[in-house]
Amino acid sequence: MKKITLKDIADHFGVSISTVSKAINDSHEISRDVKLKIRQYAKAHHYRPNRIALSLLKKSTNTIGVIVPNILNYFFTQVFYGIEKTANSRGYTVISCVSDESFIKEQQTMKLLSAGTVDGIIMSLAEQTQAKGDLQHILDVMENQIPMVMFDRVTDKVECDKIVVDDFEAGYKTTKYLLQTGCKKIAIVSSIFNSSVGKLRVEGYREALQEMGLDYDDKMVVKVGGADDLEILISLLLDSIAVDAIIALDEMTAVDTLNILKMKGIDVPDQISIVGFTNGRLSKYVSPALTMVSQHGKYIGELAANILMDRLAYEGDMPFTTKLVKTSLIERDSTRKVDKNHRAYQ
Amino acid sequence: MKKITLKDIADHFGVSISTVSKAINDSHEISRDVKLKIRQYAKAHHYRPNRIALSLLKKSTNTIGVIVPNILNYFFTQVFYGIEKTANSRGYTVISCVSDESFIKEQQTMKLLSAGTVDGIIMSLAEQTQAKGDLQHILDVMENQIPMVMFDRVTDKVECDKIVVDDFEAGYKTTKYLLQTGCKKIAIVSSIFNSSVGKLRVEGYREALQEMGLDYDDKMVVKVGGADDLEILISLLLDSIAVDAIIALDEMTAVDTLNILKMKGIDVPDQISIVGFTNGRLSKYVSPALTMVSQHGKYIGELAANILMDRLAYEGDMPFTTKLVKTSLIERDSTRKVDKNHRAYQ
DNA sequence: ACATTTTACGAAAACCCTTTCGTAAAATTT
DNA sequence: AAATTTTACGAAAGGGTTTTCGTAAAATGT
Repeated sequence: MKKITLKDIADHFGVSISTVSKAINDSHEISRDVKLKIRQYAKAHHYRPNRIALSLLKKSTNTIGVIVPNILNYFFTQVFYGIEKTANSRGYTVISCVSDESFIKEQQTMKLLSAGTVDGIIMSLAEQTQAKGDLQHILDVMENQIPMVMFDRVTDKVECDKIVVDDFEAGYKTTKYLLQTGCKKIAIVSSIFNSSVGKLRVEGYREALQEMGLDYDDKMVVKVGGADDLEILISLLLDSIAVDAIIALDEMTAVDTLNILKMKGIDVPDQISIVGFTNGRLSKYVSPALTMVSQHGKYIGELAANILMDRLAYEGDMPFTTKLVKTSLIERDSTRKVDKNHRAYQ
Repeated sequence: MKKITLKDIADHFGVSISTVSKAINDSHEISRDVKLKIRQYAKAHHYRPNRIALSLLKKSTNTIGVIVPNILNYFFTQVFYGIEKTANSRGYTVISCVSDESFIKEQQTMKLLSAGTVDGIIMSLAEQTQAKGDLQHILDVMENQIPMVMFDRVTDKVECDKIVVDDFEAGYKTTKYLLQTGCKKIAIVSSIFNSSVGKLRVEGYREALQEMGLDYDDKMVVKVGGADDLEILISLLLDSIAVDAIIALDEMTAVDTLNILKMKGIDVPDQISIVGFTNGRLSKYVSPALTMVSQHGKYIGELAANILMDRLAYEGDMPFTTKLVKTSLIERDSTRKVDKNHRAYQ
C-alpha cells in the first residue's frame, strides 16, 4: 500500500480534491454523508497529510535545528535532551546536527538548515569557530530572518537570544565554598584556558580570593593540554606549594586529578579537597564521590527551546534577551563539610 | 533581506522562472550573458533553492529519522554519533527523536516521521514497546514503503534490516575469558533479565560453563531491580558461594559492584574479578579500571546508516539482512591476566 | 533564396495541500 | 410564484522548484 494522497481519495469517490480536504478537516461545507464516507475511507487507508506539502504551503516547518559541537560530551547531551523534550511537547520536531568542533562543518550545517528546512536554530559555537572568529555564516542566517538562540558558547558579534552559564559566579561560588570548608591554598587545573568559559571561572576565583584578602598566585592556575601532562604538572604544583584544594574545570580532569592524588597516597578530602566542573556520569561513581558544579544542561536546553518557540509564535518585535543560568554545587565526598563557625563570619 | 526565490530573480530581470532555474543550474539552453548576470545576482543575494519545495518535487527529503529510547545512555549516544556522521558524509540530514522508553511517544514519533518527513528510519525499540509487544505502528511504517533499520532492541515480528549485538557470543566469550584467567566460580549480576539481550548473555555464559564441564547454578545469576538491592544481593551471594568473578550486565552495575566489593575489603581482581558490559565513560576512570565488553556503538550507528542509505539509493528489490556485530573485550585492571598454561589446553 | 538546424527562451505540469471564491441546486422567505 | 438565502460542492490559486515540450528567431547548410 503506497502513500495515499487527497487525489487518490478524490478519484476513488469521483469528487474533487477540495471536497476531500474539507471533509477530512471537518468543514461545514460538506454534507454529513459525504464527509462520513470520505473520513472513513481516509482512516481505513491511514491517510496523513503530507508534512512537506504543508510546510511549503504554510511557510513553516514546525521543525527546529540544533547544532552542538560534540554530542559525546555529556553536557551537550543533556542540553539536547532538554531541547528535544520541550520542542516535542510543543509540537515541534528537532533536526540535530553535530559540528564536531569544526568550523567548516558548522558552516555547511548552517547553510543546510537555513535553506527552508527549519523555522529556527539553537546552537553552541564550535571550538574552531570561536578560535577563528569568523561568524559570517551565522550573520547570514540572522539576515535570512531565521530566529536563533545561542547557548553556552556564544559571541558578542551576533545579536540574538542567548543563554549563558554564569561561569564567573560559578568560579566565585566554588572558591568561596572551599574557603568556608577551611581550605586556604586553592589551585585550579584547567584544560580550557583559551575559552571564555575557562577565563570567567578563573576570574570568579580571583574575585573570591581578593574578597577574603588572599593573594592570587599565577602558579596556582595550572594549564594542562593532554591527559599526559596532568600528572607531571600536579606533581610540580604540589612540590612547590602546600595546596589544600583543587578546582578542576572539567569532569575528566577532576577524576584524573583524584586518581593521581590517590596514587600519591594523599587523602581526599582530608589533605586536599577536589571540586570539579560539569556534573556528569563519572563523578558519582568514583570514590570518594566528587563534589561537582552542575551547569543544569537539561534546564538550559528547555530554556533555549522555549525562548525560540516563543519567538516563533510571537507576532511583531521582541527584544533579544540574554539569560544567565546559575550553577549549583553538588556536595559529595571530595570536599570537607562547611565549617559552621567560619561561615558565621561571612 | 528576506528569503529570495526564483520568482524574485525572474521579476528583477524580466525573464521567466524557468530561465532563472536553468541559468542557476548551468543549463546549456541559456545564453552566456544571461546566465552570467543571473548567477551573479543570485550569488550576491545568497540564493539557495528551497529544500522543502525540492523535497515535494523529488519526493525525497534526503533526511533520515532516528528514534532512540534514551539519549542519555552512552551506548545510544554513540550509535547516534555514528549515524549522524555517516549520514552527513553522504548528504543526508538526521532528524532525531527520543522515545524515552515510552510506547506512546514511540508511536507518535513514528507517525510524525512517516508523514513524508523522512526517507527512512533507524530505530531501537522502547522498553515499553518490547514489554507490550504491540508493533502495529512499526508495521504501518513498513507498509507505507518507508525503509527501516532496527538496531540492538529488535523484534522478530517486523521484517526489515536489523543490526544486533552478538550477545550470546559476548556472554560466552566473557565467561571463557574469566575461566582462562583462572576463575572458577563466576556469577552474573543483571538488571536487564527481562530483555532478550540479557537472556542471550546468560545463555552464552551457560554454554561456556557447559563446554568446560562446569555446572550452571541458578543462584549465581543475580537479578537486581533498583540500585538499593545490589548491596544486599551481593552480600547474600558472597555469603553462600565462594565467588571469584562477577559479570555485570551494565556499566553502572559494574561500577556499583566494584565499590561494594571495595567497601567490603575484597581485593579486585585478586580475590574477585569484575567484567562489565557497555564500555562507557565510567569504567576507565574508576580504580581499578574495569575490564569491559564494548558493543561498538559508533560502528553500529555507521552500519545502520549505511545499510539504510544503500537501500534508499538502490532501485529494485533488496533482501533484508540481519547483521550480527561482535563485541570486544577491553582488558583493564579488574581482571587477572590470562593464564598462559591454561590457555594452552584450549 | 530557401530549407533545415540550432539557439534561447517561455509556458505549463507536477509534487500535495489548504483556502478563497464562484455557482448550481435546493431550501427558505416574501 | 418569485425572490432570496442556504447548502454542497468544484475550480483555481499559491507555495518554490525542476523539467519537458513548444516555438520564435537566429544561424547554418544547400
